[in-house]
Amino acid sequence: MASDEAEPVSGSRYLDLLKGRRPTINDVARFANVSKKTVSRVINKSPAVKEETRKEILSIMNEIGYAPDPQARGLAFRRSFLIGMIYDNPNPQYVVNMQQGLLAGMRETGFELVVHPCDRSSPTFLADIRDFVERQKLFGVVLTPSVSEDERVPPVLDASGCAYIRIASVALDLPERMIISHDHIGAAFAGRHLAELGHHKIGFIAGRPTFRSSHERRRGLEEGLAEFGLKLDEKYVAQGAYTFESGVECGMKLLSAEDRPTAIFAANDEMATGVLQAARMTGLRVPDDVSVVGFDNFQIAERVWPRLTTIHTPTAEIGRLAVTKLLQGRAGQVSDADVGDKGLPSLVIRDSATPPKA
Amino acid sequence: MASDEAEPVSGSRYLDLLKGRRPTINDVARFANVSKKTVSRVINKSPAVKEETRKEILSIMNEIGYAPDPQARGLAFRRSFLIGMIYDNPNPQYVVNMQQGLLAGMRETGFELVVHPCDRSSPTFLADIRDFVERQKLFGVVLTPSVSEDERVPPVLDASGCAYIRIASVALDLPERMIISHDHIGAAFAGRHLAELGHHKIGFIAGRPTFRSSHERRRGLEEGLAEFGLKLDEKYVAQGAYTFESGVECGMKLLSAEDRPTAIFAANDEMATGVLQAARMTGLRVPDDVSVVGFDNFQIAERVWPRLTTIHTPTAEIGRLAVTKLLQGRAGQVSDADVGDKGLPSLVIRDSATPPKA
DNA sequence: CTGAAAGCGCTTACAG
DNA sequence: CTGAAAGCGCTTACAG
Repeated sequence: MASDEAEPVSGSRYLDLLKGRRPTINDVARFANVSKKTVSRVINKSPAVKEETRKEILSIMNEIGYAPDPQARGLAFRRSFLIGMIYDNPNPQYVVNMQQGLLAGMRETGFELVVHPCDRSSPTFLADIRDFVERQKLFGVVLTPSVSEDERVPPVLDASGCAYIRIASVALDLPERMIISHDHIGAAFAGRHLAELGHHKIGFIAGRPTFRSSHERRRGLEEGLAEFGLKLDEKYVAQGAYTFESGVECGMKLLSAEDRPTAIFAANDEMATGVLQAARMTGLRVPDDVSVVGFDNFQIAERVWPRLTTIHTPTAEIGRLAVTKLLQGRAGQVSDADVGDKGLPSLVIRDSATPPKA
Repeated sequence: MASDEAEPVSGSRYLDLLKGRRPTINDVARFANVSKKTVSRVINKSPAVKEETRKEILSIMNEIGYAPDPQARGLAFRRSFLIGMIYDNPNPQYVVNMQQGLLAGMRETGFELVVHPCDRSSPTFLADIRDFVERQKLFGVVLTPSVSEDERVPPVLDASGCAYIRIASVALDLPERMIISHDHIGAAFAGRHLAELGHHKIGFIAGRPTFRSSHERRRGLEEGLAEFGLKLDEKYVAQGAYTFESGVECGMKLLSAEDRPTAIFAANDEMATGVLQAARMTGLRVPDDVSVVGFDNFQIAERVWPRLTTIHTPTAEIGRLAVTKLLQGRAGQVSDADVGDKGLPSLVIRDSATPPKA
């Protein structure tokens, strides 16, 4: 697709023939002395065009600043050049990072990003998605957690002929339809780090149980601890909901118990921030009295005091990979997108976790 | 526009004639025994249709679940049903709140939101915008600060026949092309509040000077103080850049000076959070030794310690008004959108500002 | 390797 | 108040 449309060359021999109109495929065909079907072949990178003809047409397109009309193309193709992002994650930082990654992945492709927040608990949830993708004849959608984990969604998309990629912490679908964020690998870093610092009494605050990531992060923590012969004790586990408020609440519960943990791994930064708050309310100092580790490495982790040690997840990179995979197989697209090293979580050490004081 | 497309009625006499295809305008015309032009008139809410005919057509549309194809309509109209959000504001919370407001404003309108972050300092900034709106034949765009303040942008949009609304803290354009957030009104609350608490030595940390809001917020502060016979002293003013880091830096500068202010109004929450940090670094307690007031009332204001007293700006509501105004005059749209009470800033009192200790 | 015809699902003149 | 024709800017069969 000719998405790198240049400025029309001023003083072009063709430009005045256009009289200020945007050039169409007909103009290109006329100037190149070919049929518009041949121009169409060049647009769609068909190999069945003589190299010489192709170059001539490309040169004219460039000279007059031609770019195919996505609406007309979409109408003929019965599919638009729009990609939807369907999400229900309430964290602004996640949403923005993801959007940024998706946009990075579709740069120079001629596709545009249409955002579609939704509410999984709404009675019209599925109908809304169907209407959205069918009405716009979306080329494809990217699903982020927790919509991505809803098994009712893929059949609806398939029925509408809409391609999709699911972003999730664990494999839920065919490899070509998944980008896996491998949260357990990140959480294992947290477990190892706390064990290495010398903690034995380690608490965990889970996220909303309807999010797979919550379970993956717990699993990762347990894996990390196991490497040091440690086990997660159920009495140090609290059920949160990924919100700041739930972090405060669970933090209060764990920290005001008779036998309290010397370190807490919260399943995200929001809840870890809540633990910081709970520590203040119970008169405990972080990290001196209790260490805290979060997950996400969103901006808040650097804004709070003490700054949070946390697990970085490359949200934008994962988004970029998702779009790349979605567009895979289309002309000009690289064909093998998967989470390489850049797509994996990593440990970010700041000030909220230190060895336990005696 | 029939955007409230219902489920097709199962068991409809027409549904099997469709054989699973999505219904088109031709199907509706055939079933209603009228020309497709008449159906088109109903879609476009033309008054020149006999009421009886109109009802019959509407009923059939509803029965078979017809919704006009925006791509086909767009091709014929030479304009899409897409609305762009063009922004360069790096704050995720602002971006997400704004998107949410825009989406709220376009619900049930059949329009979709296409997001387009950009970089004002890029050499291709204007060309990118032109390509974006022309290629997609956008119906219109909403510009947020600071893109909205760039006078080079509107001519480009006008030349492309793309409607626009500029969101800014002050009038920069015709009323029908502006939504004003009235930041100075909010900042005046901050000034009054600090004066009422008894502060005399009040500091101000400005935002990036290329943002009008920074000047408006200063102006508002000065207005508020003036009501109490107070003047902003230049030695208590620091030039920030709306970032956390600049807040730390300016906070350090103001707080470590010989004669330091007893209260600081930072032009946004990010910088106010930085001041909290600076206070810790200089061994001062907030609010006991220094009061801090922010601006925005983003989530961070409730996450930090002490929780920030700040100015709430109804970003989503402003976005909703912007879209409403953009769509104004189109069939079925309310015709008078402007910032009413709900669109104005307000003071949110939390824990970071108290009377000065002797 | 290239093209003429028909069609995607709508709307705009133009008639009546 | 209603309709037949042409067109929006592309692509899909089908030929050659």
